[in-house]
Amino acid sequence: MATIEELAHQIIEQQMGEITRSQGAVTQTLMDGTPQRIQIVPADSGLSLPQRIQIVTDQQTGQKIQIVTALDQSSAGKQFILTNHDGSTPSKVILARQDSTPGKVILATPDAAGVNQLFFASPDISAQHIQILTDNSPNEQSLNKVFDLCVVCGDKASGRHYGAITCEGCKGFFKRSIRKNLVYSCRGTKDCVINKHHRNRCQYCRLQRCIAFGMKQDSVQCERKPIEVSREKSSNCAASTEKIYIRKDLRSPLAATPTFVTDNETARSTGLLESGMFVNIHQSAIKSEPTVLMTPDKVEACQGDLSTLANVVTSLANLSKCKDVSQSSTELSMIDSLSNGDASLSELQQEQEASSDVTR
Amino acid sequence: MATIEELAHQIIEQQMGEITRSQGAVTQTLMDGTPQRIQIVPADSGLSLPQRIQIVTDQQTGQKIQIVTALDQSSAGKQFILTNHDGSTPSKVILARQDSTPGKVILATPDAAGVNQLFFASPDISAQHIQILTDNSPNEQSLNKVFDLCVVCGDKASGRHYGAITCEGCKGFFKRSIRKNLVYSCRGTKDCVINKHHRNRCQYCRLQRCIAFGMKQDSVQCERKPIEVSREKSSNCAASTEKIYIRKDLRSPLAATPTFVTDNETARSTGLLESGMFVNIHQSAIKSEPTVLMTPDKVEACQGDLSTLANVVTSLANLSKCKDVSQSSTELSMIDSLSNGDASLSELQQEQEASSDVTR
DNA sequence: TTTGGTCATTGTTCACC
DNA sequence: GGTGAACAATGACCAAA
Ligand SMILES: [Zn+2]
Ligand SMILES: [Zn+2]
Ligand SMILES: [Zn+2]
Ligand SMILES: [Zn+2]
Repeated sequence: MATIEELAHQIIEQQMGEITRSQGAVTQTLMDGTPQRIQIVPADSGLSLPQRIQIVTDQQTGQKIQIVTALDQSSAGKQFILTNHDGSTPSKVILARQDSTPGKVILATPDAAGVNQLFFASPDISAQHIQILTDNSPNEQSLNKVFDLCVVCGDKASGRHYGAITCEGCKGFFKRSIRKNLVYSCRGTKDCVINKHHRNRCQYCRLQRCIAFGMKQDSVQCERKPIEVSREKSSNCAASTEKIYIRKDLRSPLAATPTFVTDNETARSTGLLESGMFVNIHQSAIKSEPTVLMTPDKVEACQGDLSTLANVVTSLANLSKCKDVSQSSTELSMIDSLSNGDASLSELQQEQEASSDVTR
Repeated sequence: MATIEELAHQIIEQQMGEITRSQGAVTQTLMDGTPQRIQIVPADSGLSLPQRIQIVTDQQTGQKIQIVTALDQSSAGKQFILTNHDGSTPSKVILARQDSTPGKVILATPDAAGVNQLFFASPDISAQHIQILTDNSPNEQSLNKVFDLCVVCGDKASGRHYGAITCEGCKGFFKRSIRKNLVYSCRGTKDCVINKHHRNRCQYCRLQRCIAFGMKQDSVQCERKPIEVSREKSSNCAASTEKIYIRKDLRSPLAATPTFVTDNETARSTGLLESGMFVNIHQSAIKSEPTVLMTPDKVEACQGDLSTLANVVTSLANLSKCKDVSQSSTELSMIDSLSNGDASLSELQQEQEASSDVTR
C-alpha cells in the first residue's frame, strides 16, 4: 500500500490544480509575485530526509501555498511546519501520522498529540484530495478575501457553517443531508467538479467535499419544530450513538448488495446504496469524557491552537485493499471527523475493529 | 373543583414517569437501591391525616424522590417537609396553600409565609406536572453538582439568572421571551422534555419550565440600548402594565378562534394561538414596594432559604371549568409567578374579574 | 455577582426550479 | 422534493454596574 508521502503527492497532483515544483529556498516568493501567506516546511530544516517542495494553487481561492514535505522515519509520520513568511509568528507543527490501522492518517500537534482530522480509506484514487486553508496571515484583506469564498463550491460564503467557510447553499445542503441521513450516489468516478454552477450535479461529491473540508456532522442540531410529534428520535439528536456501517463489494458495484448495519432504528435509509454510496456516520450526542488519544483539556488546547493557527482542512482517501479488518472481499468505508473532544473517534475505531458485518 | 391533594396526585401520576407507591416507613430506601437524597414527609409525623407516599422519578435528572403528602385541614393546605435521608440537616417545611382564588395554590414557608411558586389554572390535565430538585444534601459534591446545573435544562449553569440557577441559554431565552412578550405554543401535550439537547424543541415548555423554576419576569430589565427608536413601548420597560388575555374555547381547539386582547399594540402575534398556547403576562417593571403577602426582606430571606434548602420547582395546572369569572363557555387561562413583592397578582385578579373579552 | 448587549452560528421558511 | 436567499433564534462571550 501507499505510504503517506506517496499519497500526499498523489493528492496534491490530482486535486490542487496547477502545480509548480521548485527546489529552492523555503522562503522564496511565488512565481507570480503573490505574497506568500504561509509556508509549510519540514520540521527539522537542515535535514537529509527525502523532501519535496511544491507550490500549489487552491482551486477555490486561487491561493498559492508552498508545501514542503518530509518523511520522518523516526516518528513514522510526516511533519509539517506552518510558518509565516517573515517568521514573525511562532511556527506551528502539524504531524501527519500513519495510524496503526492501514489507510488511516491522523493529523496532530506534537505537543498535545491532538487529533483534528482523519484521513479515510477509499478505493478511488481520484477521490483523494487535500486542501489547506490558513488564516495565519497578518494581512487583514486577504483574510477577508479567503473568508468570503465557500470552500466547497467557491461561491460567495456567508460565514462559517458547521465548521467550514461555506455559502448558504452548501450550508443548507449539508444540514439536510445530515438531518435526513441521506445517502447519495455518484454516477461518475466520485471526482465531479463542484463549483457554483455545477454543485447540484452530484450530491455525493458535494457532500463528500463538505465533510472533506471539515463540516462537522455534530454541529447539525436536531429539528426544533418537528412537523410530526410522532417520532421522537428522528434525526441527529438521538441520545444513543448512531453509527452506520456499510459493507460493500468494492469492484462489483452492480452485483453487490450492501449490508446495512446500525445500532438503532434511526437509519431509515432503504435501498439506495450502491458503489458510490456516501454514508453519514453520526456520533454520540452524549458527552463521553474518556478519550483514547488525549485528555479533554488537551483536546481543548489543541483545538484552540489549531484554529488560531490555521484552518487546516484535509481530506484524504487511501486505497488499501489488503486490509484484514473486515472480510477479504469487503471493506469498511468510513468518513468521520473528530470534534469537540468527545470520544466518538476512538469509539468508531474500536467499533470498526470489533464489529462484524452482522451485529455487535 | 379539585383539591390540592387531588391535584398533586394527578400531577405526580401523570408527569413523573414511573411511579411506585409504598406505605412503608419514611426512611425507606428506594426500589433500585439508589441512595435517596431527600425526602418529603408530612409536617406532623405522628398524624392520622390522609397521606400517601410516592416515589417519583424526575424526567430530566432521573432522580428519584419520595414524596409524602398530607392534607392539613386546620391550615386548609398541604404541608411538605423536605429532609435528608439521615435527618442530619434541619427539615424544611413547604406549605402548599389553596389560594382564595380557585385554581391557585401558593407554595410558602411557614416562617415567612413567602410565596415562591404559584400553581395556575389550565384546562389541560395533561399539562400538569411537578418537579422537585433539591440540593439539601450535606454531600459537597452533590451540592456543587446541583449548583452548576441549570434547573431548567440541566446544562452547565453560569450562575443565578432572574432568580434561578440557569445556563446562559436559558438566561437568554427567558430574557428574550419576556422582553418581546413572546407567545409560544406547544405542539405536544405541554410536557416536552427539556434538556440540553432538546431545550429548543419546544419554547412553550421551556418557558413554562423557566417560570416554574422561579425565574422572575420582573428581573428582566428594559433595553438599555434601544436599537429601534421607533416604538416607544415595545417591550417590558413600559411604565404601564402590559397584559395579554387569551380567551379560548377549551374543548374545541380547532374551532375556536381565540380572542386576543391587549392594551397596546405590542402583541403582534397573529393566528398561531391554539390550545397549547403560552402567554407571558408582563408585570410592571417599576418597583412597587407594598406587597400583599410578605415584605421584600422576607421574600429575600425566604428565597435564600428555599434556594439553599432546595430548588423546589413546581408547575401545576388546574382545570376549573366551573369558574364564573369569565363567560360560560370560555375561560381565562393564565400563567404567572408572583415575585418580589409585586402587587401585580392582585392586579391580575382584579383585571380578571373586571375585564371583558373585548377591552378594558 | 448579575444585569446588560453583541454577533457568529445555529435554526426555519418558502418562492423557485 | 430539493435548493438557497432571507429572516429569526440561540447562546457563548464580554462589559458595566
Ligand atoms: Zn458552497
Ligand atoms: Zn460525483
Ligand atoms: Zn438551561
Ligand atoms: Zn411542549
